[in-house]
This record gives sequence, C-alpha cells and structure tokens, in this order.
Amino acid sequence: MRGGRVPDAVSWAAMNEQPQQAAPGRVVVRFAPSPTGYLHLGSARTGLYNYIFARRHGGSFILRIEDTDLSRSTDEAILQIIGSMREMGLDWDEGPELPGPHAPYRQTERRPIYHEYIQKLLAGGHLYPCFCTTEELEAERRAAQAEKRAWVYSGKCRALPAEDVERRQAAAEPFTLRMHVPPGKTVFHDMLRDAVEFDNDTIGDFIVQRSDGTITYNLAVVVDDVTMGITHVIRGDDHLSNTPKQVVIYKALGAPVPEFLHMPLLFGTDKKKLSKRHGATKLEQLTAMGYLVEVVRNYLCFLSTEFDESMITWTMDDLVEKFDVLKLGTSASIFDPDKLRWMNGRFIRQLDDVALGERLEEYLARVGFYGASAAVEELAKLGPEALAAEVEGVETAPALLVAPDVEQEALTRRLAPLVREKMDVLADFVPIAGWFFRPLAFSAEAAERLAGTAAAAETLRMAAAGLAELEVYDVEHIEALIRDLPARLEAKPKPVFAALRLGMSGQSITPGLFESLWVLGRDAAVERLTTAAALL
RNA sequence: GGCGCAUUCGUCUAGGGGCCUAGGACGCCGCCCUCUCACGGCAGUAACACGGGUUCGAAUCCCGUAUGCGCUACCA
Repeated sequence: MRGGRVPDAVSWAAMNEQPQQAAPGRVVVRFAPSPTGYLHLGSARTGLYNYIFARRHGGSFILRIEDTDLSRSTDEAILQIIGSMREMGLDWDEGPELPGPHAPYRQTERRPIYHEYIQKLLAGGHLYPCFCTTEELEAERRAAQAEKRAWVYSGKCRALPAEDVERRQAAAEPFTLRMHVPPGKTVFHDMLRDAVEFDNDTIGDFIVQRSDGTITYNLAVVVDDVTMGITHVIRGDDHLSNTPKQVVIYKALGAPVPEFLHMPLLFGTDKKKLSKRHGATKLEQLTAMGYLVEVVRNYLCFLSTEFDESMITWTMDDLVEKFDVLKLGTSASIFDPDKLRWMNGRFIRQLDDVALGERLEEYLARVGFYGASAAVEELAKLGPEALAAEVEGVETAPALLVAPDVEQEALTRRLAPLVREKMDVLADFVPIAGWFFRPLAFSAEAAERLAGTAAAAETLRMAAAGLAELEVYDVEHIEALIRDLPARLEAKPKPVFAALRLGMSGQSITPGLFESLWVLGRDAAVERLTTAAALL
C-alpha cells in the first residue's frame, strides 16, 4: 500500500474502541533527541518534519532532551544539537532554554513526574513487582530458544500472593516493575500506513521500572508525551515496534492515544544506517564543504517524496506552506551525495551576484581562506571533503574565522559572477579562483606545459604589450585584443588562449580569460604575463 | 527463532486494475554550444524482488517465498 491518505474520522473511529484524536484542536508535537553526540542528519530530518508539521497546523513544537542514559549524555551535545537545529532554521516554542508550561524539558529533571505516574499505574493494578533475576530470565529465554519458541516473559511474578510480595520487599529483595499487558490486540494508527496491529502475546510484560528504581524508556516517553499534551508523535521508523508497548501504557493511564507518524530511515549508499563511513553525517560537515543549509534542508525533506526542481529554492515558509508530510513514502531512502551536489549547484546558479558574493565571503572566512589562502588551496585541490575535514573543529576554534581585508572582499565580490556556473559547492571556488589572491606561481607541471605551448613567449609578450596600451581596460576591449592575437601571431586560437591562461594564473582551469584579466586589473595582468614570459 | 515494517532503473521517485511497449530527476554515456573547466540544450542507458492465484486484463488486488531493516534488553 502506498501510504499517504488519512482515513476519514468515521472509519478510523470505527476501528477503535476509544476515540483516537486527542484534543481535536491544537496540534502539539515534539522532537526528542538523545544528547549522545552531534545531531545526525537522520535526526535533523525528524526535527524538521516535526517543525514543519507544527507550523503548518498552527500548533506548537516542543524540544525535549531524552537524557535518561546519563552515561552517554552530555551537556555539550545538547548545545551542539541546539546549534544545529538553529542553523537549519528551526525554532521551537518550548525547550530546555526556553521554559514553558510543560517544563522541565530534560528527562533527568522529570523523575518526580515519572514516579507519580508509576504510582498511578500501580494503583490501577497495571503494574506488578517482578523478582526474577537476570539469570532466571536468561534461562527462560534460552529454553524458549531451544524449543524454537518466541520468547516473551512468562509472567511468572504476575500472580504472586500479596504476602509473598510483602515479605520479599521487606527482605529488600531487588525487584523490577512490569507492565501487565492485557490479552488481545493492540492497534494504533500510523499516518503513513493506517492501522498497524500487534498481538499482545508477542509484546510480553515489559519492565517499566528497573531494580535500581530508574525508569525505562518506553514509560518515560509516554509520560512525557501525555503530560506535554503531545497530539502527534513524529519519529523514526525504528520506533514502530516500540509503539504497541507505549499504546498499552496510554490505555492503562486512560490517556488519549496520539496520532503516530513513523518516518522512513535515512541510509548510506550501502543501505546501512547513515554513518561516518559514508562521509558527512552532520550538517556542519556539509556546510564546511560549501553546501548551503537551505539546500541540505530541502534535500532532506524531499527524500521519500516526489521531487520537483522548483523545490530546490523553497524557503522554510514554502516548506511549511506546501510540504505535506503525509505524502512521504514508507521505505527507507539512501542519502545520495551526487544529487545533493547537483541541487546545490542549481541553487548557487540562481543566486544573484550580491547574494553569491556574500555566501562566498562568509564561507571563505569560515574555512580560513583569507588568512592562509595557500594552505586552504592545497586542501581544496584534494576536494571539498579534505577541506571540510580540516576545518571541522572550526566551531570550537573560531580563531580560524578570518575576515577578508578590503581588497580580498572586493575581489571576492567581483569574482562571484565569474565562478557561479563552475561551482557545485562553495569549496569549488578555491581551486578555480584561489590564484587571484596570491602572486603568480607555477608548479613544475604547469611550467612545463607553458614551455611546451607553441610560441608561448611571443604570445605573452604581445598580450602584455597590448593590454598595457589598451585605451579602455574593460572586458569588451580585452576580448577584442585577445581575439585578434592568433591572427597576428599566425597561430591557432587554442594554443594562444592556453598560453595566456597559464601565463596569467599558473593553471589551466580558470574562469573566463577576458573576465579574469579584467578582474586582475591592468597592472597586475601585465605584470603577470610579463613575469611568465620571462620564465621561458 | 518470533513479531513488525519495507521491496519500481545504480540512486530519489511517479504509479491507487486497462491512460504503462512503466513517466520524471540525479548519475553515467554521446552529441551540440565553447578560450579551459563548467553552465545550458538535445539524445541514449537502465527498473516493477521471485512464485502462485483473482480478473477479459495486474507494477497496481490476494496468498506464499526471498531479501533488507527494526523490535524482541533491568539501551534510547
């Protein structure tokens, strides 16, 4: 089935004994990352969808930090995640540093709430203490496996006599609290797949409170979502199998079950979860290569959906207005760097001179180009990835951010229109136009190529002389002069152009010849060509 | 092992029984344009996982099988 249609309220209500839609009014969604590291692109996508969904429906968007796993969570990661979300243009109505009516927003600070709800469940008879040891459980599991039976907890402690429980608790025997999962089926609604059904026998009485008194993920999520009034849970596909357990808890609490939307996962090129091996896995790495945030953002949205070229330049407002999460497919998609690159190129090409100039300047400053152009040029010649790898620490070392001086700034601005059609990512600027920012230099290979070009010396000298005498130094006059050169030298045009390009820049790939000579200015152009001629 | 979800060109996808000799986009290949590299234009390459049904007719509906992923934890 191709997901995407929301069943009408009537048919859906008929499927469930309880009305499903929580509050028919206001939409409340949340994004709940675990702060165990930077914001992964897959999570970023989840955050984005939540944001779009909230804004689209005039609802509110809550940022919640799931840091119950203390050993792996850090405050630094929280800051990083918030930073990435902001960079992507997301904002939220409530969150750790933005207290609202549902504070606090870190699970570690919500413990009293969880225990309050544990008491409720206990009082309702939905929980029971389980004294089974890890060893006993392990034995049960192995036995089941040996008989090729599905293993779920036997429920051995479910019917323990009250006096037994009291005695063992008095004796300080460690115990966990298990959810009493009723027989029957659990059905919930997923906005992309309609009804999803699980047999409760396959769920088994799961642990809700550990023997050390801490709370388990599935309980925490439900309590948080209930107390925060979440109406739509939008999260990764990997949670689909957790959902029936959570629904059991909702029902036990008598709380309205929210709508769910489990979005397809994001994979790397080998169909495995996107990881470092695949290259970039976070926004900052991509921007360090010169991808533009809005392009990455749009790309993330359009995965799992039909793609239309006009979407490349959509703004966040466009996304909110036109992007429908219900149109999402249900199968995982693979992150394709080639397509992103193409999109980025398209985006760059529709930028006007001023906008592109700004982007370039900002980017070049960030990667340290204005401070150490030669070093950055070396890296860039190895590719955007090499450059990005080197500047990865830049957020934590802002000293690398070197602003351009007046001359560098002007040069960058003038170069923008010349390089636009040659770039896919901003890093491409450096190998193509980096030479403008430093004195003429030849690699051994370039020098050899220049020397091997027919009549190179005469070409360079004649061009230099001609440029020096040009009455008006503009692109038009430069072009007329250069175009006339082959005839005067009785040479073919190609080698003439090649010699000039090499003599001017020291390399054989550059922006347009005439425009480049113009951007250099008469003096610099003449000087460069003369210097090159002298080498021959 | 059990349960769940998924499966259309290499990749992202269109497709809701006849409009499908399966459409678009990226990539790749070729041509045109051209001062290099590109941009742009044009053309080409390439897919319904497999097997059974249902039907006059199936990529589309049903049933199996295979494969991938997820859950099956006192992880989140």
